[in-house]
Amino acid sequence: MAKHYEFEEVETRWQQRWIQEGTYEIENDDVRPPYYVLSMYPYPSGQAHQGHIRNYTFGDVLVRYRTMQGFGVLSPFGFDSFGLPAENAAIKGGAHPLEYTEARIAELKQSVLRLGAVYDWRREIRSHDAEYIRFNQMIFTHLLKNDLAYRKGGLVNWCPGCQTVLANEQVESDGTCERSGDLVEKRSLEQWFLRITKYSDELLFALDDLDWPERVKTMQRNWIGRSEGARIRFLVEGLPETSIEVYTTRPDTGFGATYLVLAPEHALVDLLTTDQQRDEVNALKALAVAESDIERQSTDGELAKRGAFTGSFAINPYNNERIPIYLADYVLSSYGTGAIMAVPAEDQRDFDFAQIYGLPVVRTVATPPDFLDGAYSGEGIKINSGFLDGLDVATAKARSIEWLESRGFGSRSVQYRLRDWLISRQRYWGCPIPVVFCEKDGIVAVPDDQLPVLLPRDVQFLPTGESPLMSHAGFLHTTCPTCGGPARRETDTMDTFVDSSWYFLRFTDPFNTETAVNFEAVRHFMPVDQYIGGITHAIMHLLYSRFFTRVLGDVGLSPEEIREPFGQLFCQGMVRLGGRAMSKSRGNVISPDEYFASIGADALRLFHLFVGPPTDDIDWGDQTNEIIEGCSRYLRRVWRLAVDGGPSDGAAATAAKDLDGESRLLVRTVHQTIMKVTEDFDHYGFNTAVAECMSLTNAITRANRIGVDRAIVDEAIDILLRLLAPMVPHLAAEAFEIRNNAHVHCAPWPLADPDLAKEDRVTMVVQVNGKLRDRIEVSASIDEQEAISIAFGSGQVIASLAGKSPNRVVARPPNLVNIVV
RNA sequence: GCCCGGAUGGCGGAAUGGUAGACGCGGCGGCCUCAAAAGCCGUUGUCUGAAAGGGCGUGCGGGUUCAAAUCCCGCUCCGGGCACCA
Repeated sequence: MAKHYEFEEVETRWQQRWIQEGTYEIENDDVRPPYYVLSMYPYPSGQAHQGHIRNYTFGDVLVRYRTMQGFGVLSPFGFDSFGLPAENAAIKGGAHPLEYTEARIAELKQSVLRLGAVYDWRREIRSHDAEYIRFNQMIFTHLLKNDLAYRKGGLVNWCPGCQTVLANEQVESDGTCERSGDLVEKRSLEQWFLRITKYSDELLFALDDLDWPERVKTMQRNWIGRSEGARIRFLVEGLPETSIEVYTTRPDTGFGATYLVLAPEHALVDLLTTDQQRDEVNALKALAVAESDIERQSTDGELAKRGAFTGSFAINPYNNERIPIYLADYVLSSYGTGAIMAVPAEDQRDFDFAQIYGLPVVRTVATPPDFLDGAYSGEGIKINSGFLDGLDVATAKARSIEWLESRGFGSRSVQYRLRDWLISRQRYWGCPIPVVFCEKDGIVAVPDDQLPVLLPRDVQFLPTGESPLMSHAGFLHTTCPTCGGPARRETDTMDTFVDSSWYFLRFTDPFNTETAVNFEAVRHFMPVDQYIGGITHAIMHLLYSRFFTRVLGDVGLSPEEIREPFGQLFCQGMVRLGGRAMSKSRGNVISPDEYFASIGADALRLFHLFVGPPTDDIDWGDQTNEIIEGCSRYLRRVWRLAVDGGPSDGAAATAAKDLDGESRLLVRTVHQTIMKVTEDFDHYGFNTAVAECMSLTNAITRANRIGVDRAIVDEAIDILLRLLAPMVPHLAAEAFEIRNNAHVHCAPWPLADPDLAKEDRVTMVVQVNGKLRDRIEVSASIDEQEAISIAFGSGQVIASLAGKSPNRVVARPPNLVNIVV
């Protein structure tokens, strides 16, 4: 009997060895075909929880699997180390964000190392490092020069909890902050934006060719929100110089436009409002300002109080009818032109409004016979529409646009929901925006040779809601790089999503001190072959990264031909406890440490791989510890099987032998398992890969017991260890080394021999009227006639037929015969 | 409201038109042991039966097919995303 498996000693020893031997370090001139596996770099929140473990286990399996397959795998790791929690901790009287963050990084890194996940640690990136800040800022100033970054005033989202403005993407649909949950307010501020909308179409259309989960692509499509329609100009009665432009996706319904509606913030409101209507209009404007976004977008509010007549009239260009101009809070100034033509017959919201205000309804599409009442937005034949009558909706849309364009009343127009990305944050712990404000020269970018602009250490963290940089004289007051005169430094820092929008490019050559991105290295490794992370990043991080990859190419900072950063995206499920996602901020964390100590990293990894499909959420429940214990028990079995018999005698055993009986059976199982596990790894089928390995283990145990040739069994065990190596790397490495004096992670991935995997006898199912009546062992090579005659020879079948003659016989040799009577 | 998932034993799950429940957890029985732990062997959807066997069975109701967890139609429930976006 070999000694008990000392997982703690073995695991830590191999972890050191992989680092010392540089097993997973890769050079950029490596001759193997490149392969880039990346798990989203984490915000360092301290010790890992089970969500991290799950994530990094999946990534590590792929790194080790692809390495064994002969790829030169790039597997880097880093930390998204700027962010609010560190600063909030400082305000609450904790350590300086720098020390706080570096302590959390050390904790998380410790967990990841102890898990046995392998990375090229030479390439580690931390977004708060001076070198990363420098290139982040250089990217910003290049965007500024290319008019892709700009400063603009206007209403922005302000989170009172986070004490900073937010990007649209960071506001939930209920109007709350995605981080703090506070109700987001509107504030009028001048802020920095990145021109992501310039890429709307490219970001949208390129989704079609991406090998990403469909739901992520759908979410991005919805977020970009492209709609095609027309802008139409309505003349205003009595004001010959004035016209109102509306945007509509239904230019075919113009003959049914019986009134216009403007957003309360619309620039023409005051001009259009008659004295008689002024009080009513002002009341509505006041209401719209006071309302939160939730109230404003709610469908519950009483419509009667949410609209107001301006007293003015416009002329419908389709039919020259005089139609009233209203205001309503539900029309948004930020979308389209901030004004709509209302077609109550074909839009439910317009219909409801028309009912309240007694406005006419004119149908322009024939409704189906079973249609009752209300707005009808479906397909149909145009009616009451002059030159459009008799056309279908799609044709009428196109014809309307031609008609509008020929008369100068409008034109084709595409609208997007996507807004430019607001990146200013009024916080300390982020990358400073590298500009100064000079009275003489205005906004001046800090030149490349003066970067980085670093955060001063000696600031005061006070709960004032103002960035500590505002009150740091040494930081604030500077000189203008252009004229040398006095200037004020920008005190806003960048959204941390900027940091994470290009780190994957930097990983290809983080040693480069000349430029942010090394073109040659990017061309070698990009795009990321397998990107792994949570679905929570479906919009923000993944959209911004797609934008950055393009924009860096277009401003000459990265190869222009690399448009998409992530070839294949894999979104793992969440780990839940008590019905909620496990996370430190929610305080429902199960630490991996107790498992590292009690059963080891391999057993915990195996649990995460085995418990269910990796895309599914898992609930940490009552039975979880028993399942983990089962994984540990399985590994002890593998260990005994592998180590008890001494060194392996299995080299090329199958090649030298004529196989029959139980030996043949075992060899067949081995080769079938290789095929299935390989297939599973290629499609993230980790749970079934584990199950296949367990089945093979059972088969080897049985073969051992009944005395199958030692060399055959040894070969099977060695292949089992190679299949297990990506999943349980420590145990596989130790056992393989004891048996073969070789490093399993440097061994090639086993190849299946299809001939050896082939079944020669199979179980044929015989059904009568589709019901299972017998199972018969047959040769795999039987033909249809043989299958049928064997089926009719079955006693069970004869009894079931009870003398009746069959109507029809369906044979699928060698698996099935179905007799229909 | 719209869109996308999902529902299978006591539990996690497997099977994507051809043996439902692989693999594991839990349970039950046995071996080993003074005993326990560890380990090993067997068994385990459900009803019926002494057994052989038979009936039923993949959320519900229909349909297609020789054959449906799987495909189609109509529901129910659960999860997620989007939502006065004109």
